[in-house]
Amino acid sequence: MSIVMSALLENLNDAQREAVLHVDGPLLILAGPGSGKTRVVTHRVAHLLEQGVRARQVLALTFTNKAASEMRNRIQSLVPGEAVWVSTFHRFGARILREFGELVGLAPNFTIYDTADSRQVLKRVLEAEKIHVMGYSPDRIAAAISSAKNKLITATDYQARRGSPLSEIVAQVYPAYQQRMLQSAAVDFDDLLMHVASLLYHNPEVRGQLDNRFRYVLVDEYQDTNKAQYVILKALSVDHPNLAATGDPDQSIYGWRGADITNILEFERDFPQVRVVRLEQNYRSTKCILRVADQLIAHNTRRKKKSLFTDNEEGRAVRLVAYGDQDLEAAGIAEEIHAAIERGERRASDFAIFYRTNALSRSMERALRAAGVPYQMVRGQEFYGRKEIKDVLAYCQLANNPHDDVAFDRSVNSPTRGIGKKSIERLNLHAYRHGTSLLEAARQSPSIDGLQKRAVNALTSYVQLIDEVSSLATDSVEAVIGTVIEKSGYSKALRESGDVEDQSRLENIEELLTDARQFDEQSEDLSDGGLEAYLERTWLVNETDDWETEADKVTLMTLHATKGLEFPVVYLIALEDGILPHERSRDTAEGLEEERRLAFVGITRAEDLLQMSYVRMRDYRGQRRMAIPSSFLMEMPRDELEMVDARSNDLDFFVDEYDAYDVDEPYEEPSTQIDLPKPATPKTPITAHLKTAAQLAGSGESAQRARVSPDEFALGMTVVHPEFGPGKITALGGSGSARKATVQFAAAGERRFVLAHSPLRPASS
DNA sequence: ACGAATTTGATTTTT
DNA sequence: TCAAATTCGT
Repeated sequence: MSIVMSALLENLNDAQREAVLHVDGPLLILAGPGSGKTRVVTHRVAHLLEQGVRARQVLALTFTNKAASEMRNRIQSLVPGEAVWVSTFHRFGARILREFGELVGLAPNFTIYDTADSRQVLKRVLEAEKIHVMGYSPDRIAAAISSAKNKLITATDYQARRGSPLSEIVAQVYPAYQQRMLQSAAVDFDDLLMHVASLLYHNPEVRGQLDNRFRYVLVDEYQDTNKAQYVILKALSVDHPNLAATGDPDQSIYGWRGADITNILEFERDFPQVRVVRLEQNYRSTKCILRVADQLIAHNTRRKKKSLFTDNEEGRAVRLVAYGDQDLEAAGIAEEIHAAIERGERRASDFAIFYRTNALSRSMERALRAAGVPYQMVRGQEFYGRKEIKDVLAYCQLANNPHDDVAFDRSVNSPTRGIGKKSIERLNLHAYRHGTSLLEAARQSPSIDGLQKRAVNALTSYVQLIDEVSSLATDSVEAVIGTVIEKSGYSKALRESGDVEDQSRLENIEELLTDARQFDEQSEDLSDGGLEAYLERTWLVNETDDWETEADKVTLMTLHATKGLEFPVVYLIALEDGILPHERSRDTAEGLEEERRLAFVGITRAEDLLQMSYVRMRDYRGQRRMAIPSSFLMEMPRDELEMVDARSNDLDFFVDEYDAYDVDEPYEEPSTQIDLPKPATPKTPITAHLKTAAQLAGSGESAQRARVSPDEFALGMTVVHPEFGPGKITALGGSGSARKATVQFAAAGERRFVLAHSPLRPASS
């Protein structure tokens, strides 16, 4: 055994070693959280190279850019100088389509539309085709198309299902949308996979060629693959079935994007000779944390049972804290972090705060800033998604792909140059009639009827600018963007604007220039630069890649972004019903299980300390409402949790609050709403003079109402509500703390209440 | 045609 | 709450 190889096998347990040493044939690595999966995969790659496999024959596919660069770096440090191709699925798709896209009718200079751009296309198609959307939002329709694409149902294959109005709309829109995309030489994110899958399916020789090129294919997070990705992987593993999939069904959290958990659950059926390796020893978390995670995930039915264990220490108990509201939650956590740093116990980078949705980060940010704790938020799409950046890039996009109508739309009149709605309408009509692109129509603008002279002039010089930019396309990207910024008048318009916002826009544009320069410098060595490559990066790479792992800052991120990461101390906030089992996911068994996995992923990121928290009152969309602790909390081992009520030290609160709520009942908004008066609006002037809940609390009235037992209410009884005034009970149900009433108010219409939590009182008392 | 002002309306997660 | 869409005034 060579020295290099024995070094590779050092400090590996038996299962890990088995996976690392596996060379030919399919391999499935079922890797629990913290089981050293990345280490195994990267070591296996090193081992393959050691066995004489050429670096070019190895393809490693990941889901996110973050994961790709992590793996690339770690392979790099194990076997310096070896150029293994590590890529996200989408980048891989783009690369294949640049090479073979013409086989599916796609020009090699195609544009990749982000969600906003493709939504724009969809809206235009809906308009142009005069399709009755019957109340379905473009988002909803887009989601349906996306889900079809993820299942590899093409526009021509799509069949409307009887009794589904949405599917009938999709049956009309999808083909038109797809045609429009192809006309614009554009693809959306889903196309990057679907086109490749269909390409491989319809072109056996290309499939064979690629299968041969990529002898050893590795997939990370296999549980998150959808049908399209699955087909791609299988197509690359026919003649050389050396597919190594790594994954964990318990960490499948992308079902909403078409991920099909059966891909991993049935891997063994798809590849009968597969070798299955289970990595069950956890090297990350304490025993306490692991037990909580394990018990929670045990409530899922669709999974492969794993027995997680660790030799790590017992550790401190997992904490569950109830805060009064989100600001108290945020301040409490911020102060705690601040104090720990002050005491010198921890560095800021030891801490991470996870939440379900991005919106939940606000109060947390505010509190951290107030406490003077440095933090960074990991959020996708920020930079390249900014309006000014997209505007500038649109010029480049159009120069690269003259058919790109979205880029034309975006850039033609920004900065404003006198081409208004009417002129655009004319252009659109002309383009539609002649079957040309908008840019082509603009070229012919002098001969288009009904265009104002001013508009024709503006269009002519605009077209000239685009042509000039095109001619620069072989120059450095910096030069191209510099030209756009100056000659389009974009920076001039911003400079001359008095708006402070525009000042920061200007700075962002300068940052873009810097970004382009860096790209030029980097690609000089790699020799795959150029405008198109730069644009592709802006489409497929988000800022998450630049997440400063080194910086000494607290990390804030959504649960979805946490996969593959670990932190000494983790705060999991807003564990509330409707937020962590998200209200849009909790109605189906699959949805609920996926939410549970999301919680599982979050919990298992923690090494030493884990604090979970929920609040009693949360401001949501401007409204303050009662929050109910997440049902997942009840599924965790009670005696493992150290429960803290941050406001009153009333440890029973959690139990009471939870038991009072009937989980099997559908969530009833009005019943749990605390009616804080809003400023008087014309609609409800009657509320204007009423007291706030806070005033009520202070005046002792609330104490009085608390004494009214739910059983004292009867059908037909007249009751009084502090905000809505008098009303009559029209329906009653349940008993004890689950007792609910429907009340018809004279002033506010019908409302429903959980009596134990409502401020209702019988009118007579 | 443009920008300001107002209204509305919609909200998960990401490539 | 906040951003997008629409209307309104210049």
